[in-house]
Amino acid sequence: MARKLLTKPRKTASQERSRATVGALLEATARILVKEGFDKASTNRIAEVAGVSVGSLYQYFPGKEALVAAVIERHRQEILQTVRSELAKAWTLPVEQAMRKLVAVAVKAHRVDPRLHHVLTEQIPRVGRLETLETFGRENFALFRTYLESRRDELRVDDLELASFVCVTTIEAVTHNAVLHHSKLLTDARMDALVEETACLLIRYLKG
Amino acid sequence: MARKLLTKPRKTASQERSRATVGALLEATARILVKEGFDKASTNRIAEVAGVSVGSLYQYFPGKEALVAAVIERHRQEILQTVRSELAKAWTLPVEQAMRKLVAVAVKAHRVDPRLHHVLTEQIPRVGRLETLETFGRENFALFRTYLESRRDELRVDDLELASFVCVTTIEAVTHNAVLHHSKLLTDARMDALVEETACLLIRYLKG
DNA sequence: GCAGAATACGAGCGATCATTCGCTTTTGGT
DNA sequence: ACCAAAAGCGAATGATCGCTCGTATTCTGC
Repeated sequence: MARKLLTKPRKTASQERSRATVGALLEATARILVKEGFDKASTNRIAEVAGVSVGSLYQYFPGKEALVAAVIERHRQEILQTVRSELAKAWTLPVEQAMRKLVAVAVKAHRVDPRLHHVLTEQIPRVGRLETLETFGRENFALFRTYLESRRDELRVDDLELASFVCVTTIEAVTHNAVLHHSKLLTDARMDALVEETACLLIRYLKG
Repeated sequence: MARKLLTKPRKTASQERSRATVGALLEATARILVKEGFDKASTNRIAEVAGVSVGSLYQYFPGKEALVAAVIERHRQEILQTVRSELAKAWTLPVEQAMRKLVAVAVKAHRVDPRLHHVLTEQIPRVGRLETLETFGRENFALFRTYLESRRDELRVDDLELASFVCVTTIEAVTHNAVLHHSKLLTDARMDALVEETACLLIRYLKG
């Protein structure tokens, strides 16, 4: 019973050195995903790039999937951290400003390590624990809906469930596509135009 | 030189029997992709399900990737066939009607074998020849832009490149999400509401 | 009904990969 | 300085997979 925990702690890293190892592994995984793609990211290769042995890898991660999941979670946290405060601000803004803010924030979120985001969303098969990204979408949906309800009387639309679905999907898709597939066409100024245009789309839809 | 073609025709199926084999292989591949997922779709398993030997598989397909690519292409053609005529109609319609038509057609397209579409878009790593789906998007973009130009004087927007990008991305994302992730919430009547709502979003954006 | 072409077969090869385990090295407390 | 725990190591294992090739079966034209 307790044996399991003694022979296979599998994850707890108490000393400095081991925490560095875990960090190196995550770093190496992200690097390989970006520079060589998902299918080149074998556990042996990851360990090699991290300057660590395969055995050490399996001391802290129960398997390859968990390692990739950890990279995803780390990326998710980075996005949340750069975005949370700005999202809080938007909460009390009137619809026009809130939409601009929201789109701008979405762009910012996608610009946190875009190449990693690209691999994470388009190259990794979303199976098992690797579908964490969908949870992300749900959260956004719930938040957006709550905001719309708080501004119900300003709005033209009446089915807020439907409106939230349309809006959230649109924001995500436009920013995702813009940053990850058309980054060359959209540097700085162009990107501002895109934000304005998308916000305009949403505002005209939500308000009279 | 000609030897290559004699020893490894790799693809041309002249007799009835072989055409049936190719069909069975495509069918089996699609079935496995849907019911067991991409990573369970090994060449041996595909051949087994198709009731064919692995050797036969490699007589008509140079490799696993080509087989999957063929399934993708087949799916693409099915969509095109069920959609082409309706798209042609939309070409001459005024903006309001055209947008409704476009969204409705997009929904229809996504409803052609949704489960296969789901696997194709979300489970298959888009690398090598497997990124054919992006070409699809480009075509839609070009077509939509041309349409907007033909109606330029009716429109509120001036940067048609930008507007096309926003609109096409929105249509694709909303319909995709609706059909593939929320199919239970959106049966028939609900779906009609979604189409109307999305069309409304686009119309209000494009026109004053 | 026969010859040669087309088709089908499937055991097996080589490569890759995730994962294990017995062992060594390092660390921290005493 | 010493020892037990923690961390690290990497060759070896077993499983899977894509793919080949020599052989057997079926078809087609004559």
